[in-house]
Amino acid sequence: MFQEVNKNVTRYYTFSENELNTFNSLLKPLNLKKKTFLLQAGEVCNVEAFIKKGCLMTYLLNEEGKETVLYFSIENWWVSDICSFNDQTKSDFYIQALEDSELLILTPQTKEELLFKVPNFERTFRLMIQKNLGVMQGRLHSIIAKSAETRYNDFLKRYPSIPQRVSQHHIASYLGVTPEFLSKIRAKKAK
Amino acid sequence: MFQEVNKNVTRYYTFSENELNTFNSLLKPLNLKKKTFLLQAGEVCNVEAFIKKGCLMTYLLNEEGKETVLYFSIENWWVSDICSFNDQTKSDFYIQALEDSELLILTPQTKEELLFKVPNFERTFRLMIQKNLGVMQGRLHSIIAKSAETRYNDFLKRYPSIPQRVSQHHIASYLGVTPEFLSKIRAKKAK
DNA sequence: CGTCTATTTGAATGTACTCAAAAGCGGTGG
DNA sequence: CCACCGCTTTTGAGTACATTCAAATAGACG
Repeated sequence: MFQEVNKNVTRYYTFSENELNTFNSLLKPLNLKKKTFLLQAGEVCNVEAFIKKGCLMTYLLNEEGKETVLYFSIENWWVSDICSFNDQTKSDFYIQALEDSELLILTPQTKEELLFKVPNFERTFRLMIQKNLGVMQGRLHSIIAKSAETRYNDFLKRYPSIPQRVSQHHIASYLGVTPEFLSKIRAKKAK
Repeated sequence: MFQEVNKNVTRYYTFSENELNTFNSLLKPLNLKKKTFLLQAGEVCNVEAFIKKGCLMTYLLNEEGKETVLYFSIENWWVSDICSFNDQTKSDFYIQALEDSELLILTPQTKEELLFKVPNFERTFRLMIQKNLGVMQGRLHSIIAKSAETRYNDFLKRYPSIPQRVSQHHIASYLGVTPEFLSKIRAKKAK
């Protein structure tokens, strides 16, 4: 049940068995059916979720209804709108299951309790966000400095399992191009 | 000397006078002349710097020498390559002073000492990075979903003091357009 | 005042978008 | 088992936003 999540948090700091037990006792399982939402824009995000199984995406809609995918999240990643979660402000994000998914969640209450009982988790969460920030810096660079074709190739190399699980429509949005144009990039690669 | 930085860290948690004294005793002043570097690509980032006065930019160069500005940083902000700092890995970034700047810096050693002596700083650093992540998410969204003209207007609204201090060349790079095209956007606005 | 750099302007070009239609693909029911 | 439906992906033509390159102009600094 908790094997994967324990392995995940132990990447940053070696917790004792006792500390891990405390951690595990505060996690709640949550199953999400495909196409259902973990969070919708306008709501406050009340979960920080570890993905045991499944695949989700985090996206926003602008005024004209155009979708922008910020993240795909799969097994052994965490997913949340951490800003909304932390400040208890309304989120701009939609977090939607792309497959039936099994999550383990923390709420603001259980997270506080965890940090109180095992203060070293504070560092773990900091390091997790730091990694995430590094990823976002890389994405911003790639979208500013690289062509759509290069971004697509980099994406395939970095996340080879995602394209098999996610529609091209969503990948295009993640890359910041239209589905039609992504299709043309693929056609060009094929020959 | 420490008034601004103490106000800055107190936004997230109310430290005691004692704790702030410990914090201040670990900060080292560093003055940077305009155009000099706090960090260059290939080096390990050994500073987390609070800006008392001045203006810096963080950018990367790609293979062809094209510059991408990730951040402008001014008074009362922190600047660092936090990933390089934390993992002690080589950075891809250049951090350069755009004006003569007065910084207060933490090193990996003094930061560890601070976290050891005042563990509540762990949370403060986490929240600072969280805010930063929120900013980056917003930028990624705007560059994917909005036109260059809109991005420029949003930038002016959000950071009205920056354009007066920074060349258009750099602003263009921050917005992800060429300097020539930014100039055309400005010409269009003017009439 | 002259030099160096930053900004503007213009023309030609390219990358990516829009809209429309066709083709492909997976699931469902007869 | 295959025919049909709905959804995703592909293809194509026309267009728009942004880039490149070159040259002119403006501004900053010694």
